[in-house]
Amino acid sequence: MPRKRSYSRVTRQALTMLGKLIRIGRAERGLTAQELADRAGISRTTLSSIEKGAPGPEIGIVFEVASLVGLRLFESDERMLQVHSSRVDEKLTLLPKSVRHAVKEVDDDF
Amino acid sequence: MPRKRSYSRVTRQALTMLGKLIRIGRAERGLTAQELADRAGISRTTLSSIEKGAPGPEIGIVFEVASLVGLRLFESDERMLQVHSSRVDEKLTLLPKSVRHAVKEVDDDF
DNA sequence: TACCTTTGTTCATTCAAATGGACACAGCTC
DNA sequence: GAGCTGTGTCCATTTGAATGAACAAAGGTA
Repeated sequence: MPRKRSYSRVTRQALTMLGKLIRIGRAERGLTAQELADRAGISRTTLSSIEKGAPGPEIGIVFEVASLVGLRLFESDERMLQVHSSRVDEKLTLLPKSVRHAVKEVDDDF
Repeated sequence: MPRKRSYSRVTRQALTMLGKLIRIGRAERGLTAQELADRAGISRTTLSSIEKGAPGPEIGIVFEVASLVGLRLFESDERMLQVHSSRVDEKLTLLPKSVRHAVKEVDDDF
């Protein structure tokens, strides 16, 4: 099956935003594209598409680049955890192990 | 050239964290892995590795899934902009168009 | 000004991400 | 308990991301 993808506006915005923040971070640190690419172990071409906000690059690479220029993402909590107001692992273990759906209507007989 | 990659601890942590948040978000919305995968237009296998925090998946897909379960990433600013305390595009245009390095020492002759 | 570094972009090749089918098993539901 | 549903994982195949070289153009520097 063909593999054409579509992305929501929110996603595209987030990608563009992240790309710009990386670009700014790189400039603030006085790094050329080549230098940052080398440090991240990727090619300048890939870094370019990351800064452009392309959806294709691997998330690991993007996060690596982001951290290299000093961006804080989900750094083991802080912001994200405050937002979700509880510890993640705790929440995870309390969760049912699988999502089960009602077989029919639960009780809709009047 | 071979393409083996290494990721910093921060990156791996961020990936794991994001994966867990997605998993929690999915559970809270009562979605099965298959359902969420369908909505995102990806396979259940890929969703699985995303929730595991694998570095390989495309960032566009991960962000799409994240937004589908209600996670806020860089939603055109809010947190991130507060953190960086200024508007991004403004900062971008003020930046020098290219990073130039000093040819030698600027003035180191004593 | 001329020079040279940085960047944006294209392109063919390489290689791993994404797929989908399969299977075992955990864990709800009755 | 039996039965079914959701999940984790494997694997062969497909397809697109990552690469690196190349070139033009923009933009600092002398």
